[in-house]
Amino acid sequence: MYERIYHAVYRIPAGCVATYGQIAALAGFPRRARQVGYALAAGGPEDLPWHRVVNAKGEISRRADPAGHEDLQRRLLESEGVEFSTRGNISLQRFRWRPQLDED
DNA sequence: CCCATGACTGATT
DNA sequence: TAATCAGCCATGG
Repeated sequence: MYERIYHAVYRIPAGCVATYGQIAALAGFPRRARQVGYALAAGGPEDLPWHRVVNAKGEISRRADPAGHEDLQRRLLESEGVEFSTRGNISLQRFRWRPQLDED
């Protein structure tokens, strides 16, 4: 079940980000953005690039865990070349991943 | 099976 | 532009 979602996340190239809804659609679930978040929260593979998944506003979503993972995700993205604006969000218009037809 | 919750989204106000 | 509201549905009690 989550496998499908994880697979979609793996397809996100470094230096780009995708929204939950985008992942959901990519995985074949048009309206299940929440389930995507749920799947990530469930904890997938250790090498899962979950940090490339952000909400529709290009911000890092808050999780139940109050830990500083929010900052971690940001740093991971920055190390991949993703820039954050002063307000702390990503310019989806520039960094959102546009699935190419030759992806698979 | 019914009820509440949640890494969300899009339309309204 | 920011805050609210209503859908969405898998998961767990």
